[in-house]
Amino acid sequence: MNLFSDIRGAVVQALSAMTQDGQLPEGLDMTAVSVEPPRDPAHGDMATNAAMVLAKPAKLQPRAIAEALAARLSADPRIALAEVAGPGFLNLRLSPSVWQGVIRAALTEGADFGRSTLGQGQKVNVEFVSANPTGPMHVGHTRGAVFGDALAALLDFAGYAVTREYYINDGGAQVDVLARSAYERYREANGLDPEIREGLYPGDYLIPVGEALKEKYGDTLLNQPESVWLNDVRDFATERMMAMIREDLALLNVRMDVYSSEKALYGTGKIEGAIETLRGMGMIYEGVLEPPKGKTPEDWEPREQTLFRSTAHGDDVDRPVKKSDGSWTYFAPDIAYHHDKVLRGFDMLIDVLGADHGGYVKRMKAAVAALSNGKVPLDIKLIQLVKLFKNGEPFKMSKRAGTFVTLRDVVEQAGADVTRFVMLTRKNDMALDFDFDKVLEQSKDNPVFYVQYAHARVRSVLRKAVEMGIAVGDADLASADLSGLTHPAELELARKIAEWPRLVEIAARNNEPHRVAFYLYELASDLHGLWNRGNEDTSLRFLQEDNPATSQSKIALARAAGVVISAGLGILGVTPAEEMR
RNA sequence: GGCCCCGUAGCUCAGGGGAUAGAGCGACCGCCUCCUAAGCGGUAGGUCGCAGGUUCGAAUCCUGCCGGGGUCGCCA
Repeated sequence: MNLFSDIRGAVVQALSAMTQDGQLPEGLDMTAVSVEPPRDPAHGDMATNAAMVLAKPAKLQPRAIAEALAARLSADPRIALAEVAGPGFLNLRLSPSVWQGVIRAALTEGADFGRSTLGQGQKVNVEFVSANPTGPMHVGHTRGAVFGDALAALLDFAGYAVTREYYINDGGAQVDVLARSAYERYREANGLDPEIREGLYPGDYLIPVGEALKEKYGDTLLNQPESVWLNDVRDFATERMMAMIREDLALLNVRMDVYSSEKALYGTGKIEGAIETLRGMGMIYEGVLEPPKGKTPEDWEPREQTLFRSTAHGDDVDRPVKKSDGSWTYFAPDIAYHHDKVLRGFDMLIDVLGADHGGYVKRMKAAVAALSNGKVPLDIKLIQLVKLFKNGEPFKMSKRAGTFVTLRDVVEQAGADVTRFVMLTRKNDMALDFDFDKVLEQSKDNPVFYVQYAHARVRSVLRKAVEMGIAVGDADLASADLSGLTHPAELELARKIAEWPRLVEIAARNNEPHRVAFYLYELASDLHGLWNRGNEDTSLRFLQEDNPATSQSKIALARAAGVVISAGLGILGVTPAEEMR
């Protein structure tokens, strides 16, 4: 149930009726007609801009349309009052039974309240994390992992068929570096001094890989040329790195549906196929690039190379797909990979990347536009940095010795729930400050705690109600008499609950899971506010001594809020707390 | 220099065509003999970076500047 789309439906229907009666001209475009919560609650429960939007095409005064619309809508039993205001807004006051209906819907639909059909079952692929398999995941990856996972859950809730996917960059030069680094650790495991030369990965995490290599190969790889061991060691090490990454993701409760390998694209002809497909469209050619505008690199020299005509789809320059030694650039297999995603039938693609990959956006969009004939949209979400703090002081990581703050460090200190929530309380393209002390603070100043506490309070009310012998099953509450819920503070909470389905659709349309976090904070705030009103005015307490019927209606309201908090936290991947300890 | 992102209250940030621009923190003023204080109620605080433009209406869309960050052929 989505109250806003219901009322919008009533508005559009009334407008259609006005058209039939000749009050409005035929063929008006209604898409711009919106029904929204007004900024100022004094303006009513909902407001529509219909009269202002239609005034010009209908060649009528906005207020005249609004008056006529108001007259029609007043006949709707759900609408208690419709009044024209300002430049032509139509403010609607809904009857109390509407809010009672919302509470019943939340209790009846439970975890599915707010679920939308917006996506209409379209297949969406969300590619995220995609960290190189050369070491443990660090803080930056953590934010991308949390964002991608929550976005996927949000889109699922909004009616899309979502696939969570990880692209393993196991085909480039960096995994050779990994292999050489692991080989040195293998030598170390055999009692030799490792030579961790400049450019190799120095981290301790490769020591167990070296030992495992010794276990598998004994000393047979010692004193052998690289050509003998490189492939085996590379495969072995990347497999170990991926196992480690999967464990890291599991710590954050992130689960992928599909792992795709870059390396697996080689030798299948998929890269050649994708490139030839583009060549057939005239999108691939041999040519010489202009030097970058402005500052020309020192070592720049004109060179003929194989180029992708990304400028045809809005990029600034065409992009090379082959290196000078004839091998593919990173871009080529990535084109093939995205081609593969298109061929697998996805209606929409989303890539979640670090902000340092911003320069990559236009060419990848160009490639997908070309390969799908413009039919499959690709949205690329860039994730900004996470700056770590401890007690207000920047948290320094020592780059020396290859140690950096890992995902595991963060989760072990802050916990998965806190890490996830905090990382989702900022828009993806804003830098995020993460203070280890502040995020663990148990006070209302900490949004994580604040929302968790709201849910715990609802659970607490339910537990106490049971002790009082009140039936508090969702079915019991849904069938309770809710007509006593008329106090402004109670209606405000109901109003906020009614906004949930609308919020889900807005967040999903924009691929912005942070909106869920902010909404939950507001909902928690309304619940806490109502709770606190009980200090002054005992008639507002959820539990009323010696009045089970009234208690039941108030508990229904609290429980409805709890249902939404639980569902929202579910999308964010955060466990709703039963109690605070 | 080209491209991308950011610039909103003292601070951290929401809002991304609608009405008088919001929240939290901080500041200031009140409030626990008691029934829900890991607190609560209230007040002050803004040229939405600047300047043009589009629109009935711009913090929001467009253009140009200013400031901060990222990125810039054979790394991924």
